Amino acid sequence: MKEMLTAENAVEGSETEDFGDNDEDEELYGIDEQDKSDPTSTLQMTNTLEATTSTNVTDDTLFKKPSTSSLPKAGDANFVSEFYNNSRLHYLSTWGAEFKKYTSDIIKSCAAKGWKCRGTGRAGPHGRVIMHIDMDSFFVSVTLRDQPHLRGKPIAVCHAGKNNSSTDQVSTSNQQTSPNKPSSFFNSMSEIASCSYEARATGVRNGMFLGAARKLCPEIYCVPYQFDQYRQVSQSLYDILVTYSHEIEAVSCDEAYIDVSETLEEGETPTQLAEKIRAEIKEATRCIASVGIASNVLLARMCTRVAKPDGCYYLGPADDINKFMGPQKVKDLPGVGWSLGHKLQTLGVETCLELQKFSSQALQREFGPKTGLVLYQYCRGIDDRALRTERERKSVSAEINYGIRFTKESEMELFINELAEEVQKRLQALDMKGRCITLKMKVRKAGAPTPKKFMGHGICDNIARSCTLPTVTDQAQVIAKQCHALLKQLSVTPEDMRGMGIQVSKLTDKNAGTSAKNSRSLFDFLKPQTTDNEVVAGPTALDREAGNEGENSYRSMSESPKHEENKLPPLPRFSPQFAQQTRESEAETNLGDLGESLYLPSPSQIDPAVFEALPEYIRRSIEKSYATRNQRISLNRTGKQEEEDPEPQRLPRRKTTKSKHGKTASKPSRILFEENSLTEAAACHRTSELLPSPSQIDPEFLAALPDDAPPERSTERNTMKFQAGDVQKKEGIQAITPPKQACLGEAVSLSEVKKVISDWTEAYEVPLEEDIEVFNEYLFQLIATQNLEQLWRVLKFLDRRIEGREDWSSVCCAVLDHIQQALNQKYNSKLSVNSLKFSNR
DNA sequence: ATCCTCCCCTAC
DNA sequence: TAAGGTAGGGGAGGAT
Ligand SMILES: Nc1ccn([C@H]2C[C@H](O)[C@@H](COP(=O)(O)OP(=O)(O)OP(=O)(O)O)O2)c(=O)n1
Ligand SMILES: [Mg+2]
Ligand SMILES: [Mg+2]
Repeated sequence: MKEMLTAENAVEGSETEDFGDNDEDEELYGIDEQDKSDPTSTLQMTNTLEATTSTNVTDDTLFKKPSTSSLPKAGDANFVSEFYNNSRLHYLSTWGAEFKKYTSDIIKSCAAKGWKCRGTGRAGPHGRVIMHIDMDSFFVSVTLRDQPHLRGKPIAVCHAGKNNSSTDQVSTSNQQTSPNKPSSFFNSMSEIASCSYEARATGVRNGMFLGAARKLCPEIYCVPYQFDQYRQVSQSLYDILVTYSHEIEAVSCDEAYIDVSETLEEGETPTQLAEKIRAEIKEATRCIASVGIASNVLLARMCTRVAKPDGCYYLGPADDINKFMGPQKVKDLPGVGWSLGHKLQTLGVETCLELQKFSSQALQREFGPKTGLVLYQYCRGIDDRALRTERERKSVSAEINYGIRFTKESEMELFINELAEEVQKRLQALDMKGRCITLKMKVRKAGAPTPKKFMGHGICDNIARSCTLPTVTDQAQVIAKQCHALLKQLSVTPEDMRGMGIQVSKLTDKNAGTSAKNSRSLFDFLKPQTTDNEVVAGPTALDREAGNEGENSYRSMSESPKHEENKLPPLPRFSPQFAQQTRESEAETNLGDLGESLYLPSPSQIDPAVFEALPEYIRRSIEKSYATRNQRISLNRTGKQEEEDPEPQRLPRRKTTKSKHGKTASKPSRILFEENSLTEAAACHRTSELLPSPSQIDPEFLAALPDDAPPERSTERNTMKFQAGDVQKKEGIQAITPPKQACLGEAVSLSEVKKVISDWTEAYEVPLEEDIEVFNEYLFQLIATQNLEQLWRVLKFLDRRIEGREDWSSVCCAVLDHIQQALNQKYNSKLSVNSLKFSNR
């Protein structure tokens, strides 16, 4: 299926030279030249354009500037928008994100209104029922709605091929077979976005180059893109799906999972429901969807393959999952693409049954803990993923790797400006800002020939470099400025530039402005619970309007692009019902936060030298004050960006990566075949696990102490060791003598405190003095309650949040000084703060 | 052990 | 000609 496409892409995208591709390149180029010399319309067009242009342009460098219909170079007037307007992949990404937001907003909206979004009740007699709905050859189907005469023929949607097909009045079959095809006919590098099932029967696949497809199917007929219509059909699709379940994961504009476990009515089978949905989609869109149904996401996905085209397939509880999965190709498993598939192939693994022969340990050893486990489970049809109904955005980017041909530095900079504008637009549309800026570029690989594809990027190295700003931003100017600096560091020959992109990450929470919220004080953040009145207040006001409440309130929350008449939530199959939505959302928020990651006990309550009992990495940071200072001077080099030249560091790493992915890595090690040899590693782990919890601490602790420790304390430390062990074993003791806890507002646990700090540092460009006092007080409480572990973690977290922010850093430095004094007084020692960036400015 | 950063990989 | 984007998962390897 898509493997071929993937493979081709991977080949060119990867850094490896190899494959006879280069030869092909040469050939293609020869051919292209011929084409140009051929007095066809193309050449004439070009000439005409140039002629027209040259009238008003005398400068030679501007000679090619005014390309109206062609799209070289970035400098051209509407290059970026022109490109995006014609980029299917851009639309695909954009729409995917839009529909994820659309479904997610509906869920929120309904929750706010007390609609039942997630059944409290049990699943029906069929257990968990997941449906995967996917439109059949989506782009093609949309076009075929109004071109019924093309049905049953091999059709492809792509940019090129108009000469051969659409322009012509000639029947489809004529042109292909005619021998006078220019050889460029089979060399078109235009990508097929979608092809009909008739075309697939010949081996053509989505993503293939048109030329390659024509070799398989010379009579393939090309139709142009109709982006507006795709978008409309997608909207209709989602409007329908949302009606059947609110437990919905949008995958792309033509594809989603829905959990219908509780949607099924009495006596209704999953297949019946699926057919009903299919019929409704067909009715509304005149396009066909296929549906896979099973008890988990993976199996539903696999079932869709069986179902297509124009069908549905249900793998029920009674069916034999092993029998179903066994014959499946591993490359058809989600997540197995060209790279993984190839590795597996060299292991002789082609089907899931063959993959099942490997132990989980072996697979994890070979592919990593996550990937290994997933492979182990997937090939058995096991998949415990929940539907991802909403997720937080982590980055926003814009990149263009097509049509990039520069000759001057300034052109690159101007293009960066354009990309930065694009990113600003996208950030602002999302109401987000970020502080990490990454410049990505594709650079012609040394020795790489001219790209096969017209204006394509060809064989490239991928280069990326990032920097972190003091404060978040969404400003194109700021972003561009940083990228200019990054670009300079990299010194790329303009002629070799083949693609550029800008990504912004470390995004702020949507609701946290920078300085806009100066009216809020830290004390507001100290009461996290109360802030959620938006959900209640907003709809309440709107709801007063009689029966329209649902629609109104929904619209107010949804930004989903134009769709006028959505008959929203009142799900035919769901009745309104009050739920403890507030609870749920809070719970989820907390979970999503960091709540789970604080497994740490608080070993802090022991008296004299508690901190000696802390884990090594913390204890190591506590040293005699003078010693600390000396060390700090010598180690002072924490600064990460400006001065140091990362190039030498990075190059070797890149090299290893290259060789690894290029060829060597595709050959897996033999480990996989040594099935039962996990004993050694496991034994190691067990040994350490047998020790009491602080096991990691002792050895290095003892070893390290004598060296830098002042004489008078060595005894004390030895004593401490025993106390430490003691403490760990008897946690109960701590509970018996509950000391007062330190708290920052209402925040007590580490995750709560982090949340407060996070909000606080986001909201203020410069901290308020009163807030600093509150915070300072909290830190002193931590010392008083001897919770030095928490103290350290809080400082580390704060450090990360204010990285690069001068105002914050200086203030925090002052706070830290106080803290150090207090510690010095109480423990006769200080924290080693070498790793705190704000203290090393 | 766990985190962070820099990538590669995957999917549509 | 041709429109090779984009976000997240996760592995590798260094820092803590
Ligand atoms: N390499 C690709 C893959 C897909 N698409 C676009 C065109 C497809 O129509 C749409 C949906 O992708 P699918 O994987 O669902 O493929 P189709 O819908 O075309 O076919 P089917 O789902 O029947 O296999 O995404 C694309 O532009 N380029
Ligand atoms: Mg599809
Ligand atoms: Mg799809």
